[in-house]
Amino acid sequence: MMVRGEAKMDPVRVRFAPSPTGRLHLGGGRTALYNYLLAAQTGGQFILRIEDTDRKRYVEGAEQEIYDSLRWLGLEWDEGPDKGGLYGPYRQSERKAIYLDYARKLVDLGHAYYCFCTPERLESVRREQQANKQSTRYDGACRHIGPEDALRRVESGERHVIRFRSPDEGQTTVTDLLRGNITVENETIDDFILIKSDGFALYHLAAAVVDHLMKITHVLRGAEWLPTFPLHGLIHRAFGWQEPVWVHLSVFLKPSGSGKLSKRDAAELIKDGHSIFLKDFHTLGYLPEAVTNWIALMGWSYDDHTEIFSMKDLVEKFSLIKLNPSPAAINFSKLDHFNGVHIRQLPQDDLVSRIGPFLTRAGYNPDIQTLEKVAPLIRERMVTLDDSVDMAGFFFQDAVTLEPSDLIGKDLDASQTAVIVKQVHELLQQTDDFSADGLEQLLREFVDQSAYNNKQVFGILRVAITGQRVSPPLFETMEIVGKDKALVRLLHAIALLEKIN
RNA sequence: GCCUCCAUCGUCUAGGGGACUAGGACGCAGCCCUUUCAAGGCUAAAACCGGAGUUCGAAUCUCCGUGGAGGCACCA
Repeated sequence: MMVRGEAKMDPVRVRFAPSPTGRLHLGGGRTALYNYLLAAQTGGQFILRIEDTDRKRYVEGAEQEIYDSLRWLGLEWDEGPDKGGLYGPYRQSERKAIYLDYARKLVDLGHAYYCFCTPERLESVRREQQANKQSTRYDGACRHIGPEDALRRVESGERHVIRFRSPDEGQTTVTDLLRGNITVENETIDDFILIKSDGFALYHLAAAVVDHLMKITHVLRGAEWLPTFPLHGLIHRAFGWQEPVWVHLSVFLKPSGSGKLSKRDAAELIKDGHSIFLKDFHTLGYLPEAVTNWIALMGWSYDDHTEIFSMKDLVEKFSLIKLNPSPAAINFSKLDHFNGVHIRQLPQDDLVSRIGPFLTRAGYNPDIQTLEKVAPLIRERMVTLDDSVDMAGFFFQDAVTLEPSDLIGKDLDASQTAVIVKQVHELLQQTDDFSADGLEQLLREFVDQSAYNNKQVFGILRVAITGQRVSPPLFETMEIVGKDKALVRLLHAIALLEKIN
């Protein structure tokens, strides 16, 4: 089925190009996801490129975290640094040498020039502009140095950079798929540095050149690139290259809706069991299915009611035309909701295998047989996989530790409660049927002919058996705990109650 | 300060000039179910930023305000 306005697309070549300068976060994850979806949907290629031209900001381990995060989300790439491809290398630093040639070509074409200004001079120019409340930009001091003159200084070894020569007058119009034409006055486009004095290219040049060489057809990237978008269009045009289709994705705002997420916000979030870093979601007990579903819907929608999407659904239904250009505030309670839904949709054995590690990490020794029986009891109660620890940990303990005061039934005292537990203990000791149904019948009968009600009796038993006031359904729980353990726990409860007296 | 983008319930959003009494979801509140907690079901409250214009008709198109966001590096 095809959504209105959607045309069948030719296979795309798209790329996700993070820089290894920090941890991969939600916004990056969504950009990667949309790129992946477009490639998968059209039968094209999804390329991972590491944008590591800034060696000073390189963070050890960041590249690995990018791989891990993307793979956890299920976004496998077709070409990348670790798997190669026809258009490598896929690490920008490894293609350093080619950019200087391209920059020189731009110089020859008159679209770029050598600049010999020192960082100190630039800094003072900037300060002066700020003081005069002017916009800060390069003042063009080296623009008019003659080509021969410049070349001579370069060859003599004078420290220099190569700058883009943005047009002196007129306007530049670039086209974003979601926003239409964006027109800016050329005088507002700075003469950006293309090649640093160390010979390395800066992003603007490197990305344009490599996107062209890699035959990228669609660039889906964050909206923070919008301000330099006209420059990028200009660079492509200066080389005479065809531009890719440009799509700028809205930014993610902090949950309050004001401002984008900062390091400090990230630290606050982790206290509530949330994070903006992709890799944390796994540890926090979120399903990649849920995270994917959640971020997919921040900035994209399918129709007016469908909310739950598998990766397969997304691949099938994603469409650029339904992308939303406005910024979106992150909403963690919605993620919780999606996580619950996806947990409930998980096949039994899948759920079991995902819960296991969480219990193990918490210090339990979950055996698979018990886990298989426990899973159906807790699946519709869990928000995160980590919840399984609090909900089901008692299944994997020999004895439960409990607060004696929790044991006492509603409107009852300790001795009345003890009497009830003793009677139940006796009753259970005599029965051979420890199935949930059998227990339910037996215990309901007990309550009926006693002076107490369900709430009181079952409440007491719940605490005695599980050690908690809140637990999975009582009879099923008792069946799994088993007769031996259950009786021991009742005895233990009786002992505690008698101590209170 | 300069440049750019954005604007529907608290939040994510549907909406492509008449189908709008503005739909869905999360969250919130109430009710039902119920041995606890969930899940599930039902119900409620909740929005077109403002002003002009175009039009028979504007949430939808245009302009101006206002608000929010992003950017202004020999970072990406």
